[in-house]
Amino acid sequence: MGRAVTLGDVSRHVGLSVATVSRVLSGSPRVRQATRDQVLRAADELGYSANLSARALKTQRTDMLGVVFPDINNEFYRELLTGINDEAHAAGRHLMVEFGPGPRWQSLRPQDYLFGGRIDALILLNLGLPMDFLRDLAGRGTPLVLMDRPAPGVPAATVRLENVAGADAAMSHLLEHGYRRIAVLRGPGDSYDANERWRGCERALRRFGVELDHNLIWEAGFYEAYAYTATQRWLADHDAPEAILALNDAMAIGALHALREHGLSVPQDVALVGFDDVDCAKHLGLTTVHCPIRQMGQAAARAALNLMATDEPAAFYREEVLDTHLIVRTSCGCVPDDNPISQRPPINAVSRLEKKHARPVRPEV
Amino acid sequence: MGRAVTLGDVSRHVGLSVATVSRVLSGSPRVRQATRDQVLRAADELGYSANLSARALKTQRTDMLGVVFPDINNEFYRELLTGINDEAHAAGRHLMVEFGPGPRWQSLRPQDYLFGGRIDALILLNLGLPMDFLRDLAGRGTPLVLMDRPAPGVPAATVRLENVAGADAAMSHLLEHGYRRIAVLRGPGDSYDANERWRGCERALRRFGVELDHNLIWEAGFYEAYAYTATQRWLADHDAPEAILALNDAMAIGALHALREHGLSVPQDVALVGFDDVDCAKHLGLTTVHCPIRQMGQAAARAALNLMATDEPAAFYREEVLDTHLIVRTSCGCVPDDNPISQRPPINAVSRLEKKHARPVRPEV
DNA sequence: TAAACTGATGTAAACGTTTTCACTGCGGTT
DNA sequence: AACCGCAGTGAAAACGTTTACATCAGTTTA
Repeated sequence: MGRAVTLGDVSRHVGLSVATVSRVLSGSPRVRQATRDQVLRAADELGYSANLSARALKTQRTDMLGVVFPDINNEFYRELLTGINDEAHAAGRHLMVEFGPGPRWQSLRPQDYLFGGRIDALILLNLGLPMDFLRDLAGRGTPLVLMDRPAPGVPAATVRLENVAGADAAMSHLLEHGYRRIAVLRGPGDSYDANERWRGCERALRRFGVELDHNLIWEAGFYEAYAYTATQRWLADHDAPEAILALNDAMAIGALHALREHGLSVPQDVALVGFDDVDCAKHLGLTTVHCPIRQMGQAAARAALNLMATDEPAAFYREEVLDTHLIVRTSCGCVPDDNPISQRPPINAVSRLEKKHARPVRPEV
Repeated sequence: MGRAVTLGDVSRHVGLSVATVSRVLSGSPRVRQATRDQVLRAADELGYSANLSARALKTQRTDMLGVVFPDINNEFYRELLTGINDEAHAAGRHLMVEFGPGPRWQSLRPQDYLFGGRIDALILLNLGLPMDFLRDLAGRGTPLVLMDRPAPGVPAATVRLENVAGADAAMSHLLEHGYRRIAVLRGPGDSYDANERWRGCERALRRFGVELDHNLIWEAGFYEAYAYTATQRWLADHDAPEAILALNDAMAIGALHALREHGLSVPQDVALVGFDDVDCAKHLGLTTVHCPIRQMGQAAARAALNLMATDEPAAFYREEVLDTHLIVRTSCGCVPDDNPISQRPPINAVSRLEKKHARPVRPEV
């Protein structure tokens, strides 16, 4: 139950000054070998472990990277986090993560994002913060890395996805299938990502000479539930489109549920394509745009570490853009040859109508 | 770029002592209103934010909860984390999370789990740590909460799931379906969870008078890949069982993929039941045992906060067990009436044989 | 042999807080 | 008039480190 063992305890135990003990423990060369051994033995014996608050206070370094996310219940962010964590660990750094509740973060001042000085660098996920806010934040001496949204004029490194090309590829694929009445489930207009992805769609449509039907652009929050209602509402009094391009996978899943409830099959009745390639997409057979999310996290962490190590002003405006590409599975109507797992429907359950009142039976093997 | 604003800066700015400024900022009543206003204005103007390392050093409190996980790429743990986070936030605390790489943590000493004194309490997920290790850890003055595994004799609060009853329910359900040749995909023998869940299976089998076939007990790591190979290997030279009970959802998904590759449908050819009720289970229509994972996280955080506030020795041995229950979807062969979304297969893609060489066509709406 | 260097250690200041204690006026009791 | 209490404030110590500087013994060098 006692309080933690300090340097003082160790020094008293071996009859040396705290300075010497500190030197041993931080690997300074200016110590006799015998002394070193003696100190290490004592430290081990007493179960010493450095007080990192004290160290941080003195050295002004914490070996921590701060990460702020809107939400952890989102596979995209979690995968990103894994990437950041991997890279941070490899460099002997640890993470200080703060995930949502998003709105709360919006009401904070720049300095509140700095974890009270407990971090050496900050990685931010697009939280919809205004540019001058970011500029203020970036000017406070803690290196800043932004993900997903470029911030011109802000001295912060940026890492983001090639959203335009990805969306273009997805839309082009549907157009090559021959579909023309294609609904687009796009994210909110104030999201940079959402706008970029939509730009990709537009580009493909223009290239194919398809004129766009504004009724088929469904704007919704980037979450399953919103997409579900949006699709639901449309289907209530319109014919289903030939295809739906959802600009993230969560929305694709929402649309899928709505389609099912209207008795529509994917891809026979309506083709469906997503964006992100979250884990579940593989199991569902969802054709989607693969994003190297984990690598993006790693890149962000590397950028942060790099910023901590350099004074080079150019580094503070570096921008890294990661490639995306389409993964063809079954939901678009293709039956690809190169991905055996997704060639079949996930669970071939009997339909409700056929078996509603049937008793469970032992199936033949 | 400058260094952060300190109390000293603020005090100099207003011509008062740091003591007074500190008092204002920590809400002490012994300050004149005029002074208070003046200080707050100055602090705001200068963008002051307290150095938490210094505060922690002085007060010996950090308002941080430490959490150690084997792995973040696991929906079970992530959901748990969300619960912990919610509860911690509600109490004005923050989290310091360390996830994997598991094996690295195994090689650390007890004091290395304490985040260098940067946490006020520690929540541990079963990392396979030996009892005397836990006892040492618990004796170091930082309140300890263990999840998933009771640790008799260790002064730590425990929160875990009712695994036995859950597994019993799942197995019973399959037995009520009439299945008798039921394979069990169980977790590793050194996992407490795995053993508990297996005990539940045994109990149900015994109650139904079914004698167990040791060939049908497949032991594998709690991950998709292991379950996939285990199932794969069995199907290579045996008849498929009538049903598979996977003792976590990741394993169920692994088994599902293996079954598909052997051309077997779920549930027509083989029934499948999982355990955990991860998010994806809903989309897949997987019948599984629902675990209140988030609530478990909340309970753990509450236990930690409680331990920090009390000296009551009994609290340090408190054990909380959360209920589980079966969620019936389609994968077991039932077609439940109460869950419209899961009554249909996730994506009704055409089978490979039918359409392999077909050109994409515009489907009729 | 004195001066200069070297290697090992100790001393003490500093990092930014919080908090105990002491001090100063000042109004109200005896 | 001497006393007390009290509200408001400041001085200073402490938390556990790291590190520049001082010390000191034992070399080496001139």
